[in-house]
This record gives sequence, C-alpha cells and structure tokens, in this order.
Amino acid sequence: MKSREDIRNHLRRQRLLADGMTQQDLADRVGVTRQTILSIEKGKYNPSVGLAMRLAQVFGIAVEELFELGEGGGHD
Amino acid sequence: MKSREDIRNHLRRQRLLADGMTQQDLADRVGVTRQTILSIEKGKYNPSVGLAMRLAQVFGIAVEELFELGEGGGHD
DNA sequence: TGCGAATGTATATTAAGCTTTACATAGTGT
DNA sequence: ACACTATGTAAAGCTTAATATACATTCGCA
Repeated sequence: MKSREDIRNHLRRQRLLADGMTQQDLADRVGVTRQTILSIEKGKYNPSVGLAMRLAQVFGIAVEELFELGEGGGHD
Repeated sequence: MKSREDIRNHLRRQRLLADGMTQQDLADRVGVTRQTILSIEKGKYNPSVGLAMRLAQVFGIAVEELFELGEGGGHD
C-alpha cells in the first residue's frame, strides 16, 4: 500500500541556508503562492517536476538534493 | 507569457538507449499506466516530482538529465 | 502594548495529473 | 491475408496539486 507518495524534502533547510529566505519570497521566485510552498514543506503534496526544478534552481542544487524518494524499494 | 509549463523530456531517447524498453515496460517499472508514459513523452503534461525521480532512477540518470525547463528565464 | 512580518491551520474551489477503456494505425512475422 | 506487438488518439472520471481567502499564533521592535 503506497497510495501516498511519501517524499521527503529539504525546503526549509535550504531556505534557512539561503539567508533566511521567507516562504513568500521563495513562492514569488518560482511563481506559486505561499500556500503551495508551505504545503510542500509540510509534505502535504508532491509538486510537479517543473516546480521542483525551479525550486532546486533557486537554491543552486539538484532536484535529488531537495527531494528524496521514500525508498520503499518497488513502486507499490 | 509562460503560463503553460513548457518542459522538454528525453524519455523516448532513454527508452531506446535502454535496449528498446517499451512504454508498457517502463510504465510497469514506475507504477503508472502506459497512457501516463505516452502523455509525458508527448509533452502533454508535467509529471509529479515523485514520478520524475522514479523514471530517472530507472535509467540511472538525474532528473535534470531527463527533464529540462524551458529556460524562459523568469516564472511567467 | 500594539503593530507588522513570518508561519501555521482550515476550508472551499479550480486546474491538472493519472486511470480506464476503447479504438485506430503501422510494422513484423507466418 | 491474418495475428501480434508497439505506438498513438480520445474521452470520461477520479484524485490531487495549486489557488484563494480568512483567521490565529509567535516574535521582534518602536
């Protein structure tokens, strides 16, 4: 049973590393609302790859450094 | 004017490099339907980062090697 | 002590990812 | 000619990402 995606992210850590960038600042830079950033940080959902890449780009890191799969082995 | 995401992908190329893996095989390995793979290949949409990472993992490459942002500069 | 800035919670609504089913076309082999 | 496999198209439906709005909390600061 793996209906929920189970993805970890280091958004908050990176924001803090980036001179304490706020959720709103980050949202503006990638073109989404603050709610979206907050929900991703809280693990409430699994963003599109486009958004994920823009986020990683803001921090100058790879997508895989910002998001991690749950490593449940298979896909189910 | 970049409301639509505009993401390029190298899914087909990678499939062919991977010994001609079929859309169905790939779909099975990442746990989605063939339609989903086809639609992504055709650029009809922008998968979730979870799926993008599983796809990249199948080919042993980074997400950024499989998907590319439109490079429109900003987010609009 | 009260204001503003940053984060969190809640809920309702819209947009888009993904599934399911069904059919159509092109290539391959017998 | 017929069957089989891989790919493409299309539409209906479900689930979830993302928006919008509103309010609550904590903190620093004038």
